[in-house]
Amino acid sequence: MEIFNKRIDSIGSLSPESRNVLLNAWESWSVPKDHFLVRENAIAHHLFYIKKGIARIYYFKNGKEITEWLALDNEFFFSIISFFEQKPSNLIIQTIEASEVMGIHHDTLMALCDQYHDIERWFRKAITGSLILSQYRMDSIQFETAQQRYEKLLTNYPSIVQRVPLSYIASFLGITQETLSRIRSQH
Amino acid sequence: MEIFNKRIDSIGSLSPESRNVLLNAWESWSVPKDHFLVRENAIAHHLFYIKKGIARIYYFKNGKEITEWLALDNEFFFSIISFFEQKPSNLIIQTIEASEVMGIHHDTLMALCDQYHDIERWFRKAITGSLILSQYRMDSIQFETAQQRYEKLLTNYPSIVQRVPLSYIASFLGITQETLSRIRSQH
DNA sequence: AGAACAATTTGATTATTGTCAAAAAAGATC
DNA sequence: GATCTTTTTTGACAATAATCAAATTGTTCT
Repeated sequence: MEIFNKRIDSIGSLSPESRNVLLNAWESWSVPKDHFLVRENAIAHHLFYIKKGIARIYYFKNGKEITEWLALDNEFFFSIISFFEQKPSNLIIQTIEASEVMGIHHDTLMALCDQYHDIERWFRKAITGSLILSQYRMDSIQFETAQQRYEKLLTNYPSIVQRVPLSYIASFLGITQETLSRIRSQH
Repeated sequence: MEIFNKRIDSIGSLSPESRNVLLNAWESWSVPKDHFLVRENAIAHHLFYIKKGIARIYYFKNGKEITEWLALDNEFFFSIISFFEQKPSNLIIQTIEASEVMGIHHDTLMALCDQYHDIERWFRKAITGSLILSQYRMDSIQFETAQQRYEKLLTNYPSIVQRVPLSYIASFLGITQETLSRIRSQH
């Protein structure tokens, strides 16, 4: 619970009342491995935070699963387009380990944004953070080789290799699993 | 001016007062071709809107210019990381045609966000739009061939080919100019 | 128009990654 | 522990795009 509060605070400051209201708006779940947090063609009702475990965000393209994101411990994650536009999307979110997940409902968050100006600002800053991350990732995909991207991933998330199947990591990096296997075999 | 107001309104609704205040906070400039809107290692003070003309957002990587974005008529654009974090960045913004540009200063916008809750909400929605666009672009880069990306660009911005040098388009698409020239030669 | 410069195209070659197929290794089940 | 299943690795080959170099075309300026 401590780390979660710190993560919330690190995004932006809130008045004691707003902070309290926001913190209490989150639900908590303990879910098993392979549990669906968002199903295919469903509307994403929640913005999630993963306290412990791993969630995989993926979709099907030409019959193949494409992993778009892997959320490890203490990260926020959500199905961006479905959540904001409240329409069904082909993005699926599923745990790949038994996980402890927190979530805030879209309508709850929007109501809080309406009611408290500083929560609106906090959320604006949270989205800004996502946008910046998205920019960095785009540059990485466009201008780095598969090998460089893999090495960067190893540096940033050393535990990912032990915990996530190779095929998921490969499609997250935008390469085939054969290519990743070959990168890996040369140390 | 009409189109600009409509673009503002399309992002999110505002009270008459807030709308008025926001609209009046923008400055207008007529700038020649090759004019710098943000120089290298400078802080991006403005969020821009291009009324007429084209702006190119680019940076240097290993001595080569990489075009990250091309903003055509009636688009918002800015140096995301520098603007939000108010720190120098290697992103350069430069017009490539004589252009009419509008801009709002970071401090002005932040002050308005502080003062008016609905402007804060408007801005939150604007950023959300950027984030969604960024997601789409990432998928495009990761999972489409250079040819597909070029054809999509032609469909969405048919005038871009007449107005933007090939080398800029190529690096925007994440390919070399030779590759683009070859794609182009086969219709 | 002609010179000087910039932008684009073409050619030959190399590097990277994808595709398809099969083998090997690791994990799960009874 | 032997069998079945899934995951990962390896191999051969094809496709895509990058690199380097040169030729061609287009633009600008006097």
